[in-house]
Amino acid sequence: MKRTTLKDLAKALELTEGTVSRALNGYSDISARTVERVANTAAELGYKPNQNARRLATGVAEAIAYLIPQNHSSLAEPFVSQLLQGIDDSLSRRGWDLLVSHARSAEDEAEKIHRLIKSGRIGGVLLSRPFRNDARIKLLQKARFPFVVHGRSANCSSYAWYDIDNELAFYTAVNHLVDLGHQRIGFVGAPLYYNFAYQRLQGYKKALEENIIGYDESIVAITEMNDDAGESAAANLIDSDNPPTAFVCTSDTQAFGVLAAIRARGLKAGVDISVMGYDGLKIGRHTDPPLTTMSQPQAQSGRELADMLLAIIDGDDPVQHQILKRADLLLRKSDGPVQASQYPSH
Amino acid sequence: MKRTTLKDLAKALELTEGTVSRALNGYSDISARTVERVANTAAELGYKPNQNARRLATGVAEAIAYLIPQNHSSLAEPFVSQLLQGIDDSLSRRGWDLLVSHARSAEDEAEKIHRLIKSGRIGGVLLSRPFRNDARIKLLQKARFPFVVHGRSANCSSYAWYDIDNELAFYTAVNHLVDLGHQRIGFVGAPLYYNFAYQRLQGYKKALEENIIGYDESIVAITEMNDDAGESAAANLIDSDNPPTAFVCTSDTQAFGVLAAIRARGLKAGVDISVMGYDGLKIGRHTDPPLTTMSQPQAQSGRELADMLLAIIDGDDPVQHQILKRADLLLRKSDGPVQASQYPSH
DNA sequence: CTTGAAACCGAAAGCGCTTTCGGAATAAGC
DNA sequence: GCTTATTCCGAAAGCGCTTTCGGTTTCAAG
Repeated sequence: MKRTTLKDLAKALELTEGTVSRALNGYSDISARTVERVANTAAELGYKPNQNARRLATGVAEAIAYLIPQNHSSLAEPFVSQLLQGIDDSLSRRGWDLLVSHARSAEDEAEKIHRLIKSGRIGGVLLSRPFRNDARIKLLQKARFPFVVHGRSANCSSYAWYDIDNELAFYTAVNHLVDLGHQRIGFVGAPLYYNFAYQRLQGYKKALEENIIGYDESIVAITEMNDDAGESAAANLIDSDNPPTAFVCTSDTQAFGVLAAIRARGLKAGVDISVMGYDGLKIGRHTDPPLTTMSQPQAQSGRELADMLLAIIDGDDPVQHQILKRADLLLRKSDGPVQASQYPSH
Repeated sequence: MKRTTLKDLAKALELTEGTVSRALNGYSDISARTVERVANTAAELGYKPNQNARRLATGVAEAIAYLIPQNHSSLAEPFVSQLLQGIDDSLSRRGWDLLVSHARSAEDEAEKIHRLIKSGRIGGVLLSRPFRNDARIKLLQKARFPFVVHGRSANCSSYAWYDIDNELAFYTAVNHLVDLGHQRIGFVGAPLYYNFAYQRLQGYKKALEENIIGYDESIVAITEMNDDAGESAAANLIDSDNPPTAFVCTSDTQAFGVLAAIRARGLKAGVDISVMGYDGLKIGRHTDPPLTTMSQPQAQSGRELADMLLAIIDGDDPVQHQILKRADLLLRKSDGPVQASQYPSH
């Protein structure tokens, strides 16, 4: 049951370990015949190089880490699985490993990142859900360690990231509602230390401004990113004196909660109150009513993220790798024209 | 920017590398004073052991791999993220790494597993979604490599697994529907090479039998595990001459499709036709109507899986580690009593 | 004061692989 | 036939850590 080592291979071939190694790794100073012989008996003996030894010798980790976002959301992360598959696709093409890790607290996280990058296990890091002001990013930059961020922080000029144009997305969403006649649009947002939440709020404000609608803080609610939080936030607003006629939400899961609040009051989303989510979760097709939302291009992102990171590890300038995608309006049934009775009476 | 190595530490302390290493690793032949000195300057210099070197020297991988299930489902895997966090929790307590990997095809998968276990990178494997007859399990058993399965195959007596009692769950679900008066219950199931799908069908059959209801193959549909497949399967059955008055589905995502099919026909799930899902996805609270389902205890499973695997790597007999949990009936709104008009007329 | 056992640490080999360097063998050039 | 290039491979050092084996010291016991 002992695994076959390079020494075994060398002995079987009556060559020296160094030669076999070079043959296996495509050095040019080995004759074609020898290369083939080596390859054959390697396959025969089922030789697989010991990665720990190889990594120690070469000094390259051949692995990267993905830091799982904290799950604030009780509705798990619906696309982590797909993202990981995409990442792994790109990595395994080069024989690299994908490590995943998560932290329970901020301090824990710093410590984890330190260990990760100092221990030689990985050659780069994939970060997600960055804060506006993200200590992890600073840490990584200071250590001059290769990384790319899925999303971006407020000051994002000097590192690699892959993001959706959140501001544009919300600008689009709000304009869509305005086109439907809405003038009083509530905002159900994630905490603003998340940069994507901040950006989306900016897009919201910008659209209001351009449409000459005053910004009313009393109808913007900042909540956790889950359905329950969305529900109670919406409930409060709906029950207020001057309720919004529409809601934009920074996540589909929050929007699901908003829909629930509307249903609970015997109202109909898409008729009495419009609701727009964000994420484009496919599951939104099945809610009551189906959720209109902004869908982001998720499919490729894992692969692209990994490719970016790989390129940076290979020496590319991170700043060259900044990709901004745009979200698309995905119309379903939770949006609709404002009701006549809802027009401001003055 | 060079990382501090054991040699640096030794030099700074005027000790030899071996001594420092032993001090760090809690050997008893080092004086308490020395241990403390070492610990202090190690912290000072920010020393983190190079894992590749350590793993090479000790021969223990300090890492395990989780094989991501193929995503047949277009609705991603909603709980992979949480599962991974649970696994990582247990692993990181011991400083182990979590590697994730996935395969595109069956052959690819065998190859990947081979490389994984031969390359010394990992000490164990976590498998999920086993088939009734699963080549991966055989491969792992033959290689005498530590592993535990999330789920189990048909012949599961000789390895470690963690599963839900699928048969019982479906037995329970069907009995619930029978209690509501249903006699014609359709089955929307995943392909039967998945053992969980097979087991659930068994539970379905068993309940029918005990209630003296004939098994009618024409109302059992085997489909992919996604909403579209569930929808078209249900559509066919509903449009048939003798449609079921209720459906049990092997997954919530399929059930979402079934709900859609019902809505599309102007019928009301929970009134005209009952639907039961399986998984207990929280999102099911927001469908139209909210989905009655069987909820499995997901929270702890990642941690438990990892702990089992760790124990086995440490030498435990795998057969001692077989855990069977039970699913709970989660009543929401998609089930209801059979309609009078639906009673068989004969 | 000697002796034996503890307590503590240094020396050195080894984990399995990579890579540089130099040397032998072969081929080419005059 | 001798020199200069090429081609091909062996030798050996090294990656950073662990661990066994002895060898000093120290200290209590005789």
